[in-house]
Amino acid sequence: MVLRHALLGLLAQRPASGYDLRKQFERSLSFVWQATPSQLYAELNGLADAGLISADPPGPRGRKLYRITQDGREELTRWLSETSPARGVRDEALLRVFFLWVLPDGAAQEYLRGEAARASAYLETLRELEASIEWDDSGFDRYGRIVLEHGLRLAAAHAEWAEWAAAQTPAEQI
Amino acid sequence: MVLRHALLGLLAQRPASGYDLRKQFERSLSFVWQATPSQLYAELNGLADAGLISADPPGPRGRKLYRITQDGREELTRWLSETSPARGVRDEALLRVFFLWVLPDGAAQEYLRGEAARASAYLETLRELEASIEWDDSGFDRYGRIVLEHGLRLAAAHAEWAEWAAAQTPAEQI
DNA sequence: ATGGACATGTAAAAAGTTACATGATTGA
DNA sequence: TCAATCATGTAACTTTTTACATGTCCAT
Repeated sequence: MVLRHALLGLLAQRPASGYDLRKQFERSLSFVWQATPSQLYAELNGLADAGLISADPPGPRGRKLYRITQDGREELTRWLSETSPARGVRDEALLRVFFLWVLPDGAAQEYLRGEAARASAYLETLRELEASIEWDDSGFDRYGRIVLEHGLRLAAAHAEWAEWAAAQTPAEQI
Repeated sequence: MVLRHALLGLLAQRPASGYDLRKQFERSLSFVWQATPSQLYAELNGLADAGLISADPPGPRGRKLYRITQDGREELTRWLSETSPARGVRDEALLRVFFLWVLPDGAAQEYLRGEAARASAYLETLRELEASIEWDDSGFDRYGRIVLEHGLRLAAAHAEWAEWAAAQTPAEQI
């Protein structure tokens, strides 16, 4: 039900086609929530069946413009204000750290340095993203910026942790 | 295939029953990877079928002690050294931030202050956990401590971000 | 005319969740 | 003796992933 409400949230700003939503998703929500195109199109049909969005008659290339309905807006608000977010963590990269002692000397350090490099590169990506967006004062942009700030802070903390962690591990024996 | 390798990693330390593994999981791995008991027991049977672990004949209360096999050790090492962790993010609490503009004044701030409080409480939980564990110099404990340090640093960063974010949002109109 | 972006899906398999089912042993 | 913990699962359902299928329109 999360993707469902995410799409509702995007459509609460303005009407859009599945394709539009897919692009918007990639540029924003996908940094905190992954979804595949097939999931997205399926969910749109589900949303329309439930009456939470309505579709204009198909235009060129079969494009369908979706609009949020009053029921949809109410459902979005209900979700935000009356339900709590699930808190399931699933971080495979971090899980692996528990098992790094299994590997020969040096490999753990290599893994952790790789994590640091990856986090630094991601941080750089986010900085470029921040600079490239023409932020406006819409609600979506104001809160999108807040989410981006989260990414910047957490990526920096993750990179620092990984450098620190690498320094705790044995170097390769020569 | 992640839970599979996680169980292999736990069994690489010492033999254990499904119940033992479940408890170990709760105390350590579950902070970065969730799994339900039914998943765990099913996976153990899969692992045994694949010859990666072997089960002793059932003891009292039907308890079965599992041991990692040579094939299992090789598979664990292969997984760690030859495959890359998946990087799919799914953070519902953060996703919701994108849509906070939908709510009336004050509600966004309330949500973000809740996030801050939750992160601080979690940080405290981790500190207590750190103090309560009798750390030894086993590989699992050495790297477990490194994972815990990640939790401490990231929870602190998350709490600080949430406080900052709350301060950016409009207060409730009276 | 044609390559790239536009545009929407289906089907099958894998993974994860939820609810339930069943019984044994131990310590107060 | 009886509550808590030990101990292992099954079944049904939902969600997610992966791979494929199909065709259109626009700019060069």
